[in-house]
Amino acid sequence: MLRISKLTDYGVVLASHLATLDGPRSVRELADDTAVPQPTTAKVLKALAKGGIVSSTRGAHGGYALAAAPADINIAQVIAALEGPIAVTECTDDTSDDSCSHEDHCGVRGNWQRINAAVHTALEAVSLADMAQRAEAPLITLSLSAADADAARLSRH
Amino acid sequence: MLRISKLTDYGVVLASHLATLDGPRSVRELADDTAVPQPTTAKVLKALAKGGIVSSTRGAHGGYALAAAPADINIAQVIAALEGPIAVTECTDDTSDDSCSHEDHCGVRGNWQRINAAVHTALEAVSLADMAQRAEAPLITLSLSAADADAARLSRH
DNA sequence: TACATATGGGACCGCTGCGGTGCTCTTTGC
DNA sequence: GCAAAGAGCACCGCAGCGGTCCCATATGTA
Repeated sequence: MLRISKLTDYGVVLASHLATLDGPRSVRELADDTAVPQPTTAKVLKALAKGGIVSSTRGAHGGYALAAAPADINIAQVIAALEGPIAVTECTDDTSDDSCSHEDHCGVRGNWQRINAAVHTALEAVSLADMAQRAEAPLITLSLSAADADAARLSRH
Repeated sequence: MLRISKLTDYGVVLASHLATLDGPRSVRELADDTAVPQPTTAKVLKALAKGGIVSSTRGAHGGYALAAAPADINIAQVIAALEGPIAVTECTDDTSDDSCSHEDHCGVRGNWQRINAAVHTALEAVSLADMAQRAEAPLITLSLSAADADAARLSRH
């Protein structure tokens, strides 16, 4: 599956929706617009505010707005704000202590880190501005480095 | 997090280890070699066998071996065998019914599918042969398609 | 044939974290 | 002072993860 959580998905939807607006909007408005349940919307936006993705205004006529231009916020940042640092496996998570008991036998750790970096780069490459529009052209294309590309291609056919 | 499960991680480690061997090995041997608990090793290998990643031999002197050459099996296949089809979000999962209640308001679905495809491609590009060796050179590099690359770069700086 | 050695296929269980809800406190505009 | 809004926290049901165990079945060997 390699799935992000539903809350994170909501976060991306909400942030993308905010990218299409100019001023701050209340939780009620945003929940109505995106069809995300109101309490859940509030929870997600709180997390996004804590992560610096959106800025909040308290009090009457308050609400949430993007903390930066839509083009300056990418999907990796939104995911990080809601789920913590992106790490495909535990041993690619830099924030955890390095005590992987399998490290001696593992031998695949370095490769996981590279895969993780590739995924992270893919998510970094997509901004909220990209998500906000119903893009028709592919957002990302992958290319292998020369030597490995040949090896991979040959190995698969 | 965007994390794969521990069991899947074990599966990759076990499959990568099998890639360095020639003949079939028993669960006991593989568990000893990789420091993965024996019952868990058995569980993971059963799933891999079901998914066609490894072939099993029952009875005395039986065990598990890769079902194909290490270069012909990629990480995406291993993950799929253990976690089902790779889908970053629920609505990118082709196997589920299309009844996404937010589809009308969502507008980001197409973009998620592209991100999902990029991640999938990244995982497909790495074979067990790649994982088996402690590679020093980067396995994958990402490049954006021309137009979007410029847009993304400009948008971030 | 009997037995030891394997995997196959379940059932089972504790626990974490997800998804969701509700409450109270604080801030702010009118 | 009051109403509107977010901040912060606590809480809950539950699915799925990680891990273990048991029994059925297959197979080489004495």
